[in-house]
Amino acid sequence: MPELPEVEVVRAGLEPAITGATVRAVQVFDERSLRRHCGPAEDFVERITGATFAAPRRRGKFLWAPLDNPSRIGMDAAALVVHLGMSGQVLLRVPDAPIDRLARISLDLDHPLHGPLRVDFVDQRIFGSMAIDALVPSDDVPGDLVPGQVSHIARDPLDPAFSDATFFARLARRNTGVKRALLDQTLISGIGNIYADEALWASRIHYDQPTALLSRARAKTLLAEVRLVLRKALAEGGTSFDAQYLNVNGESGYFSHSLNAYGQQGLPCPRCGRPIVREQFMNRGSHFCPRCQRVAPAPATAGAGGGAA
DNA sequence: CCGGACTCCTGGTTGC
DNA sequence: TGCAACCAGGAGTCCG
Repeated sequence: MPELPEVEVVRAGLEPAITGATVRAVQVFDERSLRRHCGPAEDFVERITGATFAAPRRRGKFLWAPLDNPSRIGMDAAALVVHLGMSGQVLLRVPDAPIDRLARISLDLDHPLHGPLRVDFVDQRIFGSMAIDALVPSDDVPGDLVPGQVSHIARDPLDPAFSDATFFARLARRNTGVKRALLDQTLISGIGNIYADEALWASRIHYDQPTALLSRARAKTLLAEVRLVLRKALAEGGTSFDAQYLNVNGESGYFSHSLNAYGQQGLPCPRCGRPIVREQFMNRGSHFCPRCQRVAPAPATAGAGGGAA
């Protein structure tokens, strides 16, 4: 489902197309896609019509395009915020292209260099959303602005301002399972079920390993593997299983061919050959190798804490 | 702080 | 063949 790599592919695809473009008109086909906009659909339409976009940004799975001219709608700093949820897509279309059956919102843009363009927000399950939101100062980098509804989201591990030290400290203080921690967007953002399972497999860590019992070395390995899998997926254009995730041009990514654990239940572990197992955890599937990934026992009393190898 | 249950939601798949 | 039950899970909220 759209996680950091998929959202970044969308952001990068959007950047040359919408930066500097002005919204000429907007159609809201389903108001449920505005659930994160505080105000009725009319308010959204009013605020976005005439807006000009700056270069789109991203934090974790949230994407936003700051507005160049917020004072026009009586705001100091604002952005169009997009979250893809489970099935959201942002598609670039020529102005007279047919409207997708599942399109929820459609923006008619005019770009000073490229001319007219349509941006369609397509979302089967309507867990995603668009909203106009005020930008507020981020709590760690002076001068950095972030939408209010994103301000509680931690920086993602590909963000240059992500603090490894802060992450390790907060992780160690948690009293929970490691996968739960990876999926907690207020601790580290951008990771969803697919990349959590992949990073844990690569790190040989069981999903329910207590964070408090994870050695610093293992935590470092985990963060390194998280970055590795996110970068690799990004380079391959994201993970697509079907038409659920597409880039702005409607194309699939290729990372599904590189999965080692997610969705591989019953298939041999690429490392040891033992079948990958799928278990229900946190109301979702967790995929892991029962041989490579075991819960490391608590250090007995004065033992040098070693992980399972 | 923690974790579980529940909510939002629909198309594709499975099962009878 | 038809229809219903089931499944996918990001993120927020509520509750014990």
